[in-house]
Parts: sequence; C-alpha cells; structure tokens
Amino acid sequence: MNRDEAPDARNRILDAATQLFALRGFDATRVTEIADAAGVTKALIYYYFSSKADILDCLIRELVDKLTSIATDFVHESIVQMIKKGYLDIKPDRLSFVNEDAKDHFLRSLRVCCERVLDHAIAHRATLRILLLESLKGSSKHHNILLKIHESTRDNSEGSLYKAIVDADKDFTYSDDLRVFNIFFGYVPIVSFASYYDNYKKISNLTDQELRESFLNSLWIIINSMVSGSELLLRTKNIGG
Amino acid sequence: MNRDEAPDARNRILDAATQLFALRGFDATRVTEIADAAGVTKALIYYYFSSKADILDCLIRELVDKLTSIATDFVHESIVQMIKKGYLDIKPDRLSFVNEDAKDHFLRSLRVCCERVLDHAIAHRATLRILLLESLKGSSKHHNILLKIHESTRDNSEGSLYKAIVDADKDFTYSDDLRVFNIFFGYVPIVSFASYYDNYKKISNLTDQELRESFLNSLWIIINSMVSGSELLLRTKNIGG
Amino acid sequence: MNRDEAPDARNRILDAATQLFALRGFDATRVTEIADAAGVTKALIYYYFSSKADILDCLIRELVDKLTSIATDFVHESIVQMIKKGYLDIKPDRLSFVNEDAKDHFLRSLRVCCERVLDHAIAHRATLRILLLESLKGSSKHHNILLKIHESTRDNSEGSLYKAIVDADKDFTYSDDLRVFNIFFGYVPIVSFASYYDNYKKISNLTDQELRESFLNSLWIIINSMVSGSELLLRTKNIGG
Amino acid sequence: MNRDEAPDARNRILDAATQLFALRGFDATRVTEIADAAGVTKALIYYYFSSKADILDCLIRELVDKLTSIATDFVHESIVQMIKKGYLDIKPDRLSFVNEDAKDHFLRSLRVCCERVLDHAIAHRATLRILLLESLKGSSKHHNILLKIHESTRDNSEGSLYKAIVDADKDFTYSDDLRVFNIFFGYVPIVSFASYYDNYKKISNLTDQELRESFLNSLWIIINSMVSGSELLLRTKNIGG
DNA sequence: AATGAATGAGTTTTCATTCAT
DNA sequence: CATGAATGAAAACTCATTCAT
Repeated sequence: MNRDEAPDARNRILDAATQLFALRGFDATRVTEIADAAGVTKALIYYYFSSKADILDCLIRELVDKLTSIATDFVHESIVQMIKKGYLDIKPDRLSFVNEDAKDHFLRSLRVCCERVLDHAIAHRATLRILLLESLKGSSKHHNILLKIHESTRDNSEGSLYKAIVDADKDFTYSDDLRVFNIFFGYVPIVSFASYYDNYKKISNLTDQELRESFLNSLWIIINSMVSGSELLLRTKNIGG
Repeated sequence: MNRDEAPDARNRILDAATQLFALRGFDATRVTEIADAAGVTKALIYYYFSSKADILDCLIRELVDKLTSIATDFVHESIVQMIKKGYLDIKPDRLSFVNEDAKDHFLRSLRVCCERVLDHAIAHRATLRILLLESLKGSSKHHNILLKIHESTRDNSEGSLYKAIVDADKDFTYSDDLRVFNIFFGYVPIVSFASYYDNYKKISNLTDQELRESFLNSLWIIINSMVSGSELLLRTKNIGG
Repeated sequence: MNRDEAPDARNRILDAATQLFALRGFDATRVTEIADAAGVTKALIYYYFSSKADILDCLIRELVDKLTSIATDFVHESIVQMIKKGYLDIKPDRLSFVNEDAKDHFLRSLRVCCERVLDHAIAHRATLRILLLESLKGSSKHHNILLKIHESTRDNSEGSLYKAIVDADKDFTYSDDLRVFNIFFGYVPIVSFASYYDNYKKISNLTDQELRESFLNSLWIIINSMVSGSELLLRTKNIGG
Repeated sequence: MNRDEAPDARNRILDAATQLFALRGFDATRVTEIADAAGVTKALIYYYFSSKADILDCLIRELVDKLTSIATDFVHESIVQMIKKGYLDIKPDRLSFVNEDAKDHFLRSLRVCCERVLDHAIAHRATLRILLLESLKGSSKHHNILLKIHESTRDNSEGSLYKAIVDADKDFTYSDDLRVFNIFFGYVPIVSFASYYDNYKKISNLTDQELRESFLNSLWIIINSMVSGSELLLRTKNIGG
C-alpha cells in the first residue's frame, strides 16, 4: 500500500513505529507504545496490520524499495553511462579510463552520487537504523540485508544491477576482495553513520553541515583509494606485509 | 568478579547469554533460554545476577575492559614507541616520518597490530555483536560505546590513551575529520565485520583464512589512505569537489 | 473512578479483593485468588489496576472518602448545631451546657450519631480491617490513618472539621490528653470492634442484635465519661494518683 | 528454649525477626531480610528454626507466656487479695466495697497495676504489634488471641485466672457486656497504644513521659467509669436512649 | 555451628492479540 | 473505521527451603 493513498491513521502508525523501533529496537517496543505515540487505539493497529511483525515488514519493504531504486538510478545514470560512452573500462585488474578527463568526469559524478546517497541515508536514518538492528539478528531470514547486497553482485537475472554493469562491460566481475571492501568500507560506514547520526551529532557538537562535510571528506578518501587501489582489490591478492 | 575465580555455573550462564544475546538480541532472549543453554535453573541465574540486564552489563563491562587493555597496549607499544624513537612525528597537517625506513617500520608494526586487533575481534565476535546491537539503542546510556570512543580522543586525564600520545608528541591533536574517519571507517568496519562474520562466511562460501585475508586487504588500503591522506584529515578542510 | 459508573468486572475485583485482603492480609493474598474470587482473568485485573497495591490504594481511598464524609456530617449536624444554638459551649476546662435539657439533647443526638457510626463501621468492617492492618505497617506512609486523624484535630484550613468547630466556638482547642483519649478509646475500639466483628460473634455466640447492643452499652459509658470527665481531659492535667 | 541459655546468633535472629515482623508484617518479611538484619546466613536460620512460621510461633509463645504471667500476677495480687480480705465483693449487678477505704485501696492498687501493664506493653510493643497484626488475620487459628482472652473468662480449669476469681468470690460471673467492655475498651486500647507507640510519638511530638501520662489519664477515666459504671455493665441492660 | 550454592514451585506482571459492538 | 473490554500464554523475578561441605 502506498503512503499517499493510505489513511492518515495508518501513516501515523508507521511513523510512530519507525521512531520507536529505531529508538528501542523491535523487540523492546510494545504495541501499546506505538498506539500511544500514534494517537490511535491498539485495536486499530490490528485493523491495519496483521501483527507487530507486519508493521516491521512494511517498513523494511518500503525502505528496501527506495534503496533499490536509488541504487538502480546510480548504476544506470553513472557507471553504465560511463562505460557505454567508452570513458570507463572495468578490466580484470583495474578500472581503466580512456584519459584524465574521463577519470575526472567519473570522480565528479561519483562525488555527486555519494552526496545524494548520503543525504538519502540521513533522511531515512531511523529506518536504516531499524534495518541495521534487524540485520544483526540471526533469526529473521527475510531481513538479511547482507545477503541481498551480496546477491546483487551475482544476480544475473534481467533487470538486476549486476546484469546492467555486465551488459555494459562483458569483462566485469566482482572479486571477493571487492565485495568485502564494498560492504564493510562502503555500505556499512554509510548505514552506520546514518544510524548513529543523532547520537554522534550530540556527542561531537557539530552542526548538520559540518557533520555532513566531515563524513564526505572521509568517504572521499575511501573512494579515491578504491579508484587508485582498485588494481589491488580487483586482483584479489595479498598486499603489504 | 573475575571469570577465573568465579563458580563454573556463573561462567556457563555468561557464555550461554553471550551466544543468545548475539543471536537473537537482548530483548528477544528469554531468561529460560539462557538457563536451558547453560544447564542451570532460572533461579540460579537470579542468584548470581540481579536481573537479565545485569547479565548484559556484566558482559559489556568485561568486553570494554578487554578492548581498553588492547587499545592501551597498541598505543603504548606502537605509536608511542615510534614517536619516542623519533621515527614518527604527528604534525598539525600530516604524519611525518624521518625517512622511508621509519615509514616502513611504522606500517609494518601497524599491520601486525591490525591483525592482532582483527583476530581479537573475530574471537570475541559474539560479544562485539551484542555491543553493536546495544549501542544502536537510544535508551541505555551506559552502553553508549560511541561516546566512550569519542571521549577517548579528548580525555586528558592521567593514564588515558590520548594523554599517552600527547605526552609523546606535544603537537598532536585530533581534528573533527580524523575522529569521523577513525570511527566510521576504522572501528565501525572492524566491529561490523566481526559481528557479521558468521553470516558473511556462510553467504560468501569463503574459508576463515580467505575471509581474514580479504578483510585485511581492505583494511590495509584504508590504513594506507589514512597515512597518505592524513594530511587531508588532519587539516580539517573540505576536499574533492 | 466511581463504583456506579465503573464496569461490573472492576467492581467484582474490588469486592473480591476486599474480602481476601481482610481475611488473609494484603501480602498473603495472591492476585490469582482475587481473579478466581471475582470470576475474571488475572490479566483483566491488570487492565483495570496497575498493580496489586493499586487495588489496595483504591479500596483505602474509597473508605477514607466515605469516613471523611460521615465525620463531616456528624460534626456539622451535631456539634456545630448545638454550639450555634447556644446549647453547648466548649470551655477550656470542660463542656458546658446551658441547662439539663441542652445536655440531654446533646447526649441524645450523640447517641444517635454513635449508632449510625457503628452501623457504618459494621457494614464496612472488611475494609476497616484492611485499614487497621495496613495502618499497623511501618512502611507505607500513605496508609497512615493515625496521622490523618491527628491532623484533623489541627487542620485549620477552610472546610476542615476542626475549623468548623472552632468557627462555632472560638475558645475550643484540643488538648494532648483529649487527642489520646479520642483516638485510643474512641476510634480504636470502634474500628477494632468492626474488624473483629465476625471473629467475636463466632466466639461469643451472640446475635448481631446482642453484639451491637453490647458494644453500644460500653461505648455509652465511655461517652458519658468523656462528657463528665471532659473537665479532666480538657485541662491536660494529671489525675488519680 | 530460653533466651538466656540460647546461642547469641539465635537471639539475634529472634530480635531481627521481631523488628521486621512488627514493621512490615509477617508475610511481607523475607527470610533473607531477617538474615541480613541479624548478621547471619539464611541457612543458619534454618539450623535454629524449622521454618519462617516457626520463628513467629516462637515469638508469640514468648509473649503470651509473659502476658499470662503478668495477668496471673495481677489477678492474684490485686483482685483475689481484695476479695479474700473481704474488701471487695463482685455482686451480680455491681462491684461492692465494704467501705470507702476499701474502694480507695482497690483503686490505688488498680492504678499501680495499670502502670505496670502499660510499661510492659510499651517495652514489648514490637511483639504486641505482631500479635495484633496476626490476630487480625482470619487464617491462623493458633494466633487468635481474641479467643484466648475470651476463653480466659470462662475457663474453669485448675490454675486459670477465672477460677482464681471465682474461687475467691462464688457469685462472680462475667456478663456479655463486661466481656465486650474489657476487650474493646481495655485490652484493645492498651495493645493498640503500644502498637502505635512509635508512630504516635512521632506524630504528636510528645516525650515518652508525656505520652505515658496522657494515656494513663485516659485509662484512668475508663477504669473509674468501669468501677462506677460496673452496675450497668454487670446488669447487661440497655441504657441511655 | 555455619555457609555458599542450588532449586521447585510459585508470584506478580506483561503483552500480542481478539472480539463484540 | 474505531474501540473498550477481555484473555491465554508466557515473561521476569521471588522465595522459603535444602544440601553438601
């Protein structure tokens, strides 16, 4: 069901649940608390949702849909365009650009994209926090976002992100190292930053603007590393020591 | 109370609680489940602990103590030694090494340290997962590890880590950017990797060895970035764009 | 909440609790017992009351409200009327009547009042027993009826009983002796008689009628003593010897 | 077992139990609390006593023994002596004294006795409070002091108080009214006064001396009433109205 | 005489969920 | 749509008591 066409009470329930699940976690949140916070009766919650878990499912589904569409946009608008235009070539052992202009162009569009992703993450930080909390629990299979992300790098089915990249560049393949890097130094910091946003803001005494800049600076260093270090990551070989 | 001198049953309770809290989360874990898993009666749990929350507190305290000692060891053994020996100088705008040898030495000892930290993290991944879960909850103040970490970069009191570095190098100071980087691209990925270790291993079909190597590769890229990018981070200025 | 407008089940819970608290005492009464006696589920008890103690509070509040209104009625209808009509004058050292008729009138109205109070006490003997039991416990401040009674002899605020008497007779004042007498030979015997009513009836093999008469006879002797002995009590001086 | 020859720990347990039972009531007092207050372990309590109820029984037994001996002393020393000496004659409808001297003598010895009883009561107020609390509970048959008192006015067996009086004065008999008066305006106020002693002292801001005097004044009025009003009480007839 | 460890059987309380209206 | 009343099942926690040492 779409938020726009849904009854007001139903949306108030979802909003209240979002705040409470994010604050206390799903298990520690009582249906009564949601009802109170939403200004409705408990019974009405069961009119709109079949169970407490159903509210959570609904929230997660909304978020995943939104994230998927953002990711899809990014891949199609940036990477695929770059590859198709011939600026970028993902070789087995490195990202390869036709020239410095292409590289600059890529980095610039990546930067814009990162900012957009970060802003989205901050805007939906409560739901992301819920997702993070739930994904840490061993029980609930259907909230395993880790699995979803991982599969997105293998999923060859029509319309998938991976397929989109592979269609653009036949040689592209994810190395195990790249996956680890992507997840634990890409997704995880962004989701964590969003999840801890309010806490960290309070602790650090930074303004929204300063916090955003600060994180983007860090993220940028990582992205540069990834572009420069891509050679290493794509090769899946031990380095350093 | 120390584990070594504590009654066996008490330790079995703590172990059982660790596994269950990590798997289902604190709120979804029943005291009965802990009792069954530990092979004791519910009443005995209340003989040793005043409440379910008390078990959690105990676990977190143990972990924080251990982490603190590891961090202390690291700072004293590596960074402080390097500074004192004159190999390293943390300048306002960059890490500065006397020569390439010093830099190599520093990186090598950093690498060893990272491996040790990672191995510790993996070994205590269940408790780290609990810590991560609890630190995401807005309610409990005393589990706010984010705050602890943040304060460790400001705490000037005798015996603190920060004091140890500052004593060794008078000019050293944390920039806001460096803090953000440290936390969200340092601590967070390591803790998250440990927390998701079992899940990710299952999903990726990698061996323990492969997984460890893979993460260390990524971590290494970050650490190199930090060393090279230190100039940027320490300056606290906007970059890229 | 008023009994009349309250749901039937809620009143059944209060009635059941009254009987059980009076019989076994608050602490020895199990919520399950109340539920069974009231013919409701345990959970419903917690729907209407926040805790077992809340049921007790509710009961005590109801009783105190009722007692207060009875006492108020008595003072206004009897004592104040007598004083205003000029029949009675409470002097510093004795009750003073204009003539024998006034004294007879006062005693008669006092007798009627005593009977009414006694009948009320017997009717609410279960709750009085609870009150007596609870007032004997050192812990709960809010059940300290002794304090309430004592303060009612000092409370000069608008609408208080004491104020009503003082307004009618400017010279009136409670002596310490009068307070002790009132409490331990007035309130206490009546409340105790009501509390032990069923026990004593069984033991003595008297009918309700006989028991009532018997107690009223005794009470009458006391009241006569008080009227004749008022001189002594109001003077606060040692006697006998 | 006698206190003097009992181990110190056992007496400490009894003392602690006395204070706690008096403060919170038997049911609300935990064995652990007694152990803590007595400075012994729970297990030791079960070494000396077979159960929590056993501690109570022990306390009550001690008190009842003491009270019985006091009452016996009183009856033998005062009433029986008076009757035997021919000063007092308890007639069916009144107390009868040979002359004013006999009456004065009786009153004086009664006064002394009252003081002694009151002082005993105050000294053992904690145990009396327990007795009062327990006697109000419908359950425990063996703590029914009301029954014991009542029976003491009928008990014709060798060594009983009643027998002592009857032996001295063949015509003596308790009327129902006298029993009610004795209990509810004699025993009950004294026991209640002792039970509420500390509470009332705090509330009234009186010194021990003042409080004692005040209560004795009131008691004296009652006793005088009883002696003068004995005619009415012994006749068991309706009065007043 | 003394105790730390252990427990069975309860106790109060909670909570997601249902249902008649 | 909306709700007050109601509940079964289970949760956390308690407590008198026992026992091996």
